[in-house]
Amino acid sequence: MTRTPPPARPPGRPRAGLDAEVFTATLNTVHDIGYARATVERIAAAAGIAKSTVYRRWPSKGALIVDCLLDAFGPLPLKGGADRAELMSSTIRWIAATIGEPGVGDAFAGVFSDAVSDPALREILSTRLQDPYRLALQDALDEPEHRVLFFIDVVVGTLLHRMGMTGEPMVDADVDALVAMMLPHFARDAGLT
Amino acid sequence: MTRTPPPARPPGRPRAGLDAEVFTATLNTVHDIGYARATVERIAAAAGIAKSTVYRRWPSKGALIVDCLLDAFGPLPLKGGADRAELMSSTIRWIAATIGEPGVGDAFAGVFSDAVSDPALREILSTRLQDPYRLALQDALDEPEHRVLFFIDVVVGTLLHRMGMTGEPMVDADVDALVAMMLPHFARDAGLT
DNA sequence: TGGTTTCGCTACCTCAGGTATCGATACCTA
DNA sequence: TAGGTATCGATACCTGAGGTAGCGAAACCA
Repeated sequence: MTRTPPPARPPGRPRAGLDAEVFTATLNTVHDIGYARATVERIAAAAGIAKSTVYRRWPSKGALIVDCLLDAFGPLPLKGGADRAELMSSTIRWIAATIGEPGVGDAFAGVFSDAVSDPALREILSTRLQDPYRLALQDALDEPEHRVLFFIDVVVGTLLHRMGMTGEPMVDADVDALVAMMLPHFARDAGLT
Repeated sequence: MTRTPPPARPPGRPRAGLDAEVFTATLNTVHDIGYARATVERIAAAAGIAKSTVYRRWPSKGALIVDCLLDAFGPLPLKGGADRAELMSSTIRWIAATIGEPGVGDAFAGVFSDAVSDPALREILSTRLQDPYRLALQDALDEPEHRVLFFIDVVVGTLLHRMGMTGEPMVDADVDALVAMMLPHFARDAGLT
């Protein structure tokens, strides 16, 4: 096999490593001027590329934001040797901390809002963003799908509601309260649904 | 005093009882075609009035939706003789049931989404919609402001997240789980923040 | 009956998402 | 080194929604 692997890189000009720069430009722009005013044209300008280039790489603004969020969150951080309670607690704090990073919370709340009346975007959000973390949590916590979905609804919903109503991420004391409220409900030895 | 009270009704053509019809048309339109496609022009057409009439009565689409939600929710239902747990439980179920009414959840999620990147609308949402219920709850539950705000974040955030991600209101079984999770945390005899 | 106010209609403006085209440019391969 | 290929940048354009302005008509009150 002297040939390069078939699906390695398509011929022609390779896509430069621009995605990372676009993600950075997206979060910066959203953080600076808010989600609605962060138009694709402005994001492209901040990244030093053309608007048409953005639409060549992502089918819509929502898809760009979702990929941007995937990049910001990265894989679910799983510490070895942690019990269920520690795992849930660290997961909640990880989500809260990431949403608190500049631009991330605004972008998340914004794309979530758009998805409310855009079924196609809702599909993207559900499939590309929520499902991977949901599956990882089902596995890590050994919980059925509906309980993990409920877990995500409570954590993400609460954090986004605070972000949306106040414009600021939830403070640590309230994240502590969220953890304190949720852990007993999901404890293995407690009466559950 | 044979004169009518001064601020009773201004002279000229009185505003007919159109608000209620507009609210109905708004919820119907949002329920039928979703929040984003429910343009002011379509809502006005459904109500049988002109778009300019809507903008004479409400300064923006968001303000219309907020008033519409206020009309849909009405005053916080307070049963006499209920203890704290019953009060919290019935409040959670009342919010869930109202959000589950046709159009209400979509309208709520939609206007909330718009508010994320519109500080003026966020102010309207916070002042006209959240504050009255927050104050009523502070009084009824005898809780400080920050804990009632946390309560609202969890309840409304969770319900809207489910609505936004699935397009359907939360089923009763999950509302039950929400109540079961929250009551112990807010119980008077438990360790609290 | 006349004054006051609101209504309906229409035309218009701004701006954002998204599409199409075309010449320029960078990469890969022969 | 030369040529083919695919991407990029720039620009112009379309659609649709929020919101504004102006004017004549209709309804209400005195």
